[in-house]
Amino acid sequence: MGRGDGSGRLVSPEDADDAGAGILHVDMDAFYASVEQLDDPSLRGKAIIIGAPESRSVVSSASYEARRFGVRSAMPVGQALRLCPTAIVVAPHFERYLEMSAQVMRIFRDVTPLVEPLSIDEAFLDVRGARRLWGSPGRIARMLRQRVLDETGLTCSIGVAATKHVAKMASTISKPDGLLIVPAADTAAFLAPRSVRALWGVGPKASEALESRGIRTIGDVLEAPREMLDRALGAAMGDRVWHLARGIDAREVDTRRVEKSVGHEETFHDDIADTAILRSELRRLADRVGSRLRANGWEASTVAIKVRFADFTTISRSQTLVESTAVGQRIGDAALELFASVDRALPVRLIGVRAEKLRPAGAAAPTLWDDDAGWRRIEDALDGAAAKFGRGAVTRATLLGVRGGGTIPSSPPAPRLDQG
DNA sequence: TCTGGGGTCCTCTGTCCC
DNA sequence: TCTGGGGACAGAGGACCC
Repeated sequence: MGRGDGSGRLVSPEDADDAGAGILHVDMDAFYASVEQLDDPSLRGKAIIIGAPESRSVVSSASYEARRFGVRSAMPVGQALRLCPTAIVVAPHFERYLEMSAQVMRIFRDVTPLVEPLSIDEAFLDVRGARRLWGSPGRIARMLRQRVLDETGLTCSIGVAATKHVAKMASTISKPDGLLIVPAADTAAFLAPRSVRALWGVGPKASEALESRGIRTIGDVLEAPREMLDRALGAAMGDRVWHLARGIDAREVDTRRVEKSVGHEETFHDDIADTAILRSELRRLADRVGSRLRANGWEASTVAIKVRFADFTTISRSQTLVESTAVGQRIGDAALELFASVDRALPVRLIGVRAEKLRPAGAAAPTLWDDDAGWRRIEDALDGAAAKFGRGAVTRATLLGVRGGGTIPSSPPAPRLDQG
């Protein structure tokens, strides 16, 4: 499978077996920091921290030179500088990162159309259909790493496995600048000794809930009764962990991911109690949300606000609009209305506006007939009426308020009236 | 030590309706 | 007319990810 270098990092030898492994997870190494070092040679080989210079900023990315001092993403910049006083703080250049990201994604799409970008610096690739053209998955991964380096000057790490989840774990373990292949037959052995924290979706809270029950490794999950997982994590999460621990992950590489919401939020330099200032901030954020919706050709039917107080307690309020919109003014109106309903005993640290339930602008609003929930409501109503009056007596037309029509179907109705 | 900003997904709760 | 169970749904909040 792989060999370590003593740091916990694991990489595969040249002749590694890749049988049954057709999913690649590619992750750029310290992406923002690497782009900055690429663009400014004076930063190369130095500890750098990407973060805004403001007092409340946190680390967005750190070079491996800084990570050696314990600097991590999401750590307050002040704390990072105490750990690594020589680190250089560099303000982020998101436009440039997006540009480099697009270049890298183009390389991936050269190899296979089955690319699922996961974030700005990582993607899943399904290369099962690319063997005849490019060779085995292991060979493709090596070629990709070389091409990314030659064409961008950046390094990446790649995990190769039979499923998305194991591929992602493998790329993490191979970092930085590594390649780790987990053949399908070795999946169980690969997973068993690792911490439950390595499972996708298991963060600090979930791992604490598991560890308090003596479940520390993925191997322990295999031994645990299913009900114990459900009790510790809830049914949905328990189910997911049970499957992932067994290497079962049916998710395909999905090239058609669509955004579900867009929003903006801002943490103030100093907490603000002044209502007029907060209202004008909400307006400004709402305008930014509206312009992003329009730029993407979307409308939203729900507006949500988020307010974080000085003591870090955070509340959210949301409202479904009568008519969906991409107009900043309307989003702002809804945001202000929601804000007026919030009890404020403390100054505000952060404020945010989000537009949810997106759909293409100008598309007809979904009707009762357009979604499964609508059909369920109709079926429920029909079932209720049939139970009361007898199945043959109630017609679909009665329910719709229209004369004529057929009888209640004995099986659920066709999923859509208007498809095809 | 003191916690960004952009998101997704899940759970819980209250309400409405049958 | 009242009551209770149950499903659907919206809203709130939290956990998690990068």
